[in-house]
Amino acid sequence: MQKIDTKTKILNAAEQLFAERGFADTSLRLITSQAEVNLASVNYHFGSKKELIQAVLARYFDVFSPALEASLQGLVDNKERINQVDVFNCLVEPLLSLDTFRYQGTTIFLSLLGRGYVESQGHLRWFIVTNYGNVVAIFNKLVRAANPHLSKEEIFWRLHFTLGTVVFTMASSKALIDIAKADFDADVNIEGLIHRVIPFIAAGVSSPS
Amino acid sequence: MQKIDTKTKILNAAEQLFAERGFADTSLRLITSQAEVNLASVNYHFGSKKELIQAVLARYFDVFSPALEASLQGLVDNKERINQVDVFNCLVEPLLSLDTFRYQGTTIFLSLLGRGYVESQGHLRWFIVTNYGNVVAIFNKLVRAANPHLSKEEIFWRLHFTLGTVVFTMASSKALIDIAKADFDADVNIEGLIHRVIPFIAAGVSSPS
DNA sequence: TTATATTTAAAACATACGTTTAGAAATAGG
DNA sequence: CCTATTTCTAAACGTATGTTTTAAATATAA
Repeated sequence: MQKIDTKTKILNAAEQLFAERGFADTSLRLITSQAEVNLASVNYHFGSKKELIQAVLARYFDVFSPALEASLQGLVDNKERINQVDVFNCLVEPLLSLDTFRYQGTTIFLSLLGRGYVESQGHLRWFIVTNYGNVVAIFNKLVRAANPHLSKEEIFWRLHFTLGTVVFTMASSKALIDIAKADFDADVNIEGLIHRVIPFIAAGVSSPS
Repeated sequence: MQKIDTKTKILNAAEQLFAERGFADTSLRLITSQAEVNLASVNYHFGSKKELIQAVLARYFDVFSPALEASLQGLVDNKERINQVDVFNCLVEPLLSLDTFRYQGTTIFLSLLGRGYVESQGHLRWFIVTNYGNVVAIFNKLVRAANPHLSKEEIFWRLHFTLGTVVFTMASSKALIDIAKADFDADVNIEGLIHRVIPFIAAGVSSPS
């Protein structure tokens, strides 16, 4: 049994609680008691709660971002004709691989993304674009290539519609999955949800204007 | 100049702040100072912060819900063949009329809806279904009629995807419209945005499974 | 081993929150 | 006009939060 250092223990507990309850509703005392570390260690290792949140997000983006970049590059190399579903499918493997990176990593990451977008009033958007802007740019370029019939402006709007779909769904995925289980006796997991949402957004993005 | 009573002053200030900053990040002190009323009056008139939130939501739903019901009923009466775009178009007029009901009412209502869904962990859903369940049921029935090729479960998910698209877009509409103005020199307003999003979500909902 | 730096620990700090209280002020009814 | 009810106000309460402090414990390195 290897020893986990305090910093990691805090990150592990924090990401779980942030994803479940949001950032504002998760106190440092809750995090540190769950992590079984001293309260003061958060400020010692991370400086503040805000920086802890960024560290939690960064740990995922540092894995997800290169994986997505590679996935998109693979599409560029192997296809000369790119369609919308292919582009969105590039997201699947990088997203699902987060589940091996950490237990329920996919759910946690997408929940954090959703919560961050609605709770942080634009701060997360800035954080992503400044730190991982190159992947965003590649993604944009591929969407444009897949939809030559659409104007730049139309694509701008539709990608934001898409972001809303994904982010909102994932932020409330736990609640939605519980409802689905109760109402339809259906066993849904994150992977199923991702494969369910891709046709939806692909149809939306590529619909005639 | 007519005198506005304290209860209404609180509701007006609260809905604005809740929509902009979320429920958790909006303190009663911020609300009452904005409304220029005493702090204690919130508890006096509404009992608690939780009940204030419900009152804010109820004030919108009490206007929106009958309007939507009438709009949907009009569709049932005048068409025997119902398609998805028609169903979503029923939302337009009731939503836009909120802007005359109150300044920026459409944006506020949709923001509250989005925030409530992610922040209240299912409480808002319960609130809507128990208080305005009949409209939800009619809407569901029409969507099913417009998409006989889709299962109940598939429709459940796609309607939640739709909710995410709309709610996220409208919650951040101010920022998005500013970006669009800068990048495309395009003049967009809420009405234009709604008409832009409907083809998107209609294509998503009615896409083959 | 000893000196130095890093990490942990308990406690307190300052602030902000939702709520309650007690009494003043305003309003309404007879 | 007087009383009774409603509404408003200032202050305080208890609790919870993020953060800082001080010192002890632990690890590191010479």
